[in-house]
Amino acid sequence: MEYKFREIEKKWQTHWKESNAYKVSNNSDKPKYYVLDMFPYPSGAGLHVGHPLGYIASDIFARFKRLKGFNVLHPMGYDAFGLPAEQYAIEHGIHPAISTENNINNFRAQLDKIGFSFDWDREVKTCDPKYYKWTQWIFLQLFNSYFNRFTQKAESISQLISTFETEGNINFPCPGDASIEFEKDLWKSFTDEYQQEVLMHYRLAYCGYGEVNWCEALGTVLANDEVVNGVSERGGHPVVKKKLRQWYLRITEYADRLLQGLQTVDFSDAMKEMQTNWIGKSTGAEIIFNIGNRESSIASPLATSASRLTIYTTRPDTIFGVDFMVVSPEHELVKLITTTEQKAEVEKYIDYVNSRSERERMAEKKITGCFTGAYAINPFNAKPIPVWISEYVLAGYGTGAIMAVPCGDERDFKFAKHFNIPITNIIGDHFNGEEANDTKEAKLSNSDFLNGVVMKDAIELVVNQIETLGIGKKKINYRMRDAAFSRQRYWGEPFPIIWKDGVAIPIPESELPLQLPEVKSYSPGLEGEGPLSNIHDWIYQYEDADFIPPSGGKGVLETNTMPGYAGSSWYFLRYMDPHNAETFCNRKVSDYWNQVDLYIGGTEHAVGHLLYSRMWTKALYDLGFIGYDEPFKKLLNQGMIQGVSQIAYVQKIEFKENEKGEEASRGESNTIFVNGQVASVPEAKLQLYSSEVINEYNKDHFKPYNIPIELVSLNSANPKRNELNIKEALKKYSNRLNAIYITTTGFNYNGNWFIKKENDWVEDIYNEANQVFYVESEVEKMSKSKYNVENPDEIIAKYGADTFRMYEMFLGPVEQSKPWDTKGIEGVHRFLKKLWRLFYDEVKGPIWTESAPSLSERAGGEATAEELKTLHKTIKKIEDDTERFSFNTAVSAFMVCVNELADLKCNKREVLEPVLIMLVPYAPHIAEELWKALGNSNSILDAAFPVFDAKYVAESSKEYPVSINGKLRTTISLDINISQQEVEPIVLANETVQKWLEGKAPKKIIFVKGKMINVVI
RNA sequence: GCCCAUGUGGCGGAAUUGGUAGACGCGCCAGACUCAAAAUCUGGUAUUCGCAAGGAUGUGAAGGUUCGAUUCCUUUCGUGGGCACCA
Repeated sequence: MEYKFREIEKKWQTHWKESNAYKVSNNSDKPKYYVLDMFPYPSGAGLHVGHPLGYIASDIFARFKRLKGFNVLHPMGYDAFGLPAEQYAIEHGIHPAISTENNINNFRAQLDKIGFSFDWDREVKTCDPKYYKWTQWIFLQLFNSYFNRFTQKAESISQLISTFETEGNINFPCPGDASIEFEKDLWKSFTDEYQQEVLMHYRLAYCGYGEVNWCEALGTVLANDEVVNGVSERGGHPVVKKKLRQWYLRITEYADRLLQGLQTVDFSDAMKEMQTNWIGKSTGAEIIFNIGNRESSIASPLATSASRLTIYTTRPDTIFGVDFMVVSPEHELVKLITTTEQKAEVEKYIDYVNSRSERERMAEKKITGCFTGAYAINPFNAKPIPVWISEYVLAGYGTGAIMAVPCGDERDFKFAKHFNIPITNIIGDHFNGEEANDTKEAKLSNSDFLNGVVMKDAIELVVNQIETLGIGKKKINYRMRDAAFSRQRYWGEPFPIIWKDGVAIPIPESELPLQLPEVKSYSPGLEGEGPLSNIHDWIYQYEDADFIPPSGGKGVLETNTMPGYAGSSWYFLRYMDPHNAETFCNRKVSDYWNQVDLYIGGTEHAVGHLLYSRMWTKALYDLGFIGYDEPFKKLLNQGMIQGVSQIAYVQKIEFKENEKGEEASRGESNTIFVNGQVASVPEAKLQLYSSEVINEYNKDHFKPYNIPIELVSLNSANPKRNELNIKEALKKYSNRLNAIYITTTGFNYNGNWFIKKENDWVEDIYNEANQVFYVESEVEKMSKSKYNVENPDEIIAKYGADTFRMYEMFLGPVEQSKPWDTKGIEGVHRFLKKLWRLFYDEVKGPIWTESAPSLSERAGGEATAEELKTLHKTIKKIEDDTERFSFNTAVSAFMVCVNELADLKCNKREVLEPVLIMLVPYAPHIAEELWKALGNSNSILDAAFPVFDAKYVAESSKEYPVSINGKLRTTISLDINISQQEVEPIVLANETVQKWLEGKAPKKIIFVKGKMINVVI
């Protein structure tokens, strides 16, 4: 009888499905346990080997908890709205709902093959109207709430309105615009429209204006990762910033609670740190500087708010060390203060900055900036300070302006050096003139009334002085910004909002879900509006509804849709009560399941999804809909399984203006460079450079181009010299890879090689075999767009799901990222076959015996005590390793166990059966098969995890390592209970120790019981 | 640039709390079985000196703390992830 995994796995997968083995009840006497995987996005590429890593880990843990007697909720569903489906629709004319459904079916089929214990009755899909009805409903709750800073929680906006009617907003400063202040009478005098505008500044879900990446040529808004070097990734068209009306979530109001909540959850320190940094709470001061001019220390007589510059600093103590100011180039003051002489230069600089993404700006090493010609007046000593603009100051953070203190801040220091701005030293010896020193411990000098004060004490003095003088105030600042919550897209949740005369009117709950309309085209509307704006029947459908005031203009539906994270911010609640049509999740049910006990997913969600879902949970808690305000009790971050990409190069497209002011591009010319020489080629074709060529040029002019891995023969000795099969590329990927392939010696055009002969490029049919196009391997994220995806199906077909599951775990710690590699999968498969052979002999058939192992050496022989020792050692190890998510070492422990049992020729049912139970979480199919073969009638899924008994593993002696000065020299076998006093003479008598002592007495003998002995000479 | 993680044999990795570095698996070498192959089994396998016994070196690099450091500290280099519209 051999191990026929294909038959076995199919049999049990069918059986478990038919017997509803994974159905989970919301009523149980058992303790509950909730294991959740991060929502997958069902991409068209299907499941790759990276996805299941986390799912297998969570499945192992869920099954383990079930064996331990818990009622385990372990659901799966799909985060099904998203950009790729919409892009696919634009390109292929297939409705996103259809392609998404296909992708989901494909995902499901792949997941089913791996043997997961998901309760599929609880599947949720964010694009299902039955689901997004509740996403819209929660949005309305956020829309109808504000954050009460006294109670530190979300409360109803109607309460706020009554507060305004009785006391104005004196005690409730406006979070959206601090300048809005009114008393009750003034409030009552406001028009309805203005009252609504004011309320919008309070709502947790609100509408405002924000910048997007606008691509005129594509007529659409682009995601950050669709913009590369200031041009669109597709087509290479210019991209500019454009201000659009946008929805936001007022997550900043929750900043403090999001920080505090981190102390109550079991996330890794790294994760907590990332979230803390993202929130970026800092304490400092806002200081107002008047704009003056160089000669006069007196502010311009025309001083108005437009000639005052407010900066934010965390180091007000350095106020006398300010040598220049830096304002973000998009700051509204820039236009007003720039002098005529500097105007041209400033505008040129702003154009440069506009062409750059935020990330590029932050990552830029090169120091760039431009003087505005204006001076700010230091309010403490009336010193005029030059005002510069630079890309390193971002508009969205603080006030978008900083005071630069070169002696205390490295970036300011480099800026000052680069532009030859004189540096004032206020920290005496602590500043060496070579680099900035950000100490807070120095005594201040050159600092007027602060001279001699230690910096950290000066902070408070300055803040007090600023407040007394009325030129600023103490300010707590957050790096975190409100979350942009709208997308100019089709494939997302529509907002249940109608606009009429500039007022946002929520659609009544009874009208939900507000369904997406059918559309014929997914192209965007005018001026960056979403595709929905083209569907007139749809956007005007509520024009005459009775909840719309009859007078005024037309009521029109919001045409933006919600972003991907809307549906995933609360899905863990829907799994608990997925079919409820009355509410998003019954309160009794959410009280029963409570928090997610174990949440598994990648660190790439560290700040986005995890912060948003934490905020939604807090809001739902504040409003009384659920009973806890942190969604995830424990978070386990799975590493990424990376793909190995194959990289060729193309020239970067760089836009330059020619003399006529038109945009000209390089990188798509009709000349190519081969070995320092120029060849003429048709312009339209993609020009791919061999990786070998690139090493001879400046790499900055090229960017990587991913080649499908199946076209490449790998060179294991040198990963920079993998060979591309050009013929296959032209055949299989004719659209994408119909390119001119350029190597160091020639180029390939339409499948033919050309090399230089005499003075011309000639077709070379004789020398073809010598022409090789090299691509290099690079480890990066596995993704369809990088053509490096490895699919689990083939592996499962070859080795089976149990092998696949164990192999993915055996690769290494789940938290660690590693490139996918199938080396070693044979070993895991061999292990399962070896396990099988403890039960079945190929010729003899079943070989397990009913004879019981015994501790008594006389009766059963020594082997049986050994068998029990192996078993219980394994029980302890598997239990410990599984509890601490060390699945790779657990797999090793199974291997060790089976190796030992095979050596002992142990076929005893009493030993083997517990091993099978322990194996269920890891390899459920083979475990069930052998369990049933042993004659059990119930399913092994519901067996009880074996109980460890220390008496079977007790040792009477230990082989102690003996080190001399920390280096291992020998070992001595000693009684387990021996004391230091007893040890010393034995050690000193040891031959090896005597040899090293050379007759001298040791300085010290260190004895750590149960661990080691170290003799210090 | 900033934040986080990570670096150990030919390869994936182990060493859980500062205590025998390299468990387990792959690969490789040798052997058994076989007409042969597959499968399976046995032994070996960090580097280096040595016939051996036994030494020396060794956890990205350089320092430090310690009787003892892969583990703690400082500096530094490489790689991966995130940086707000991919999900």
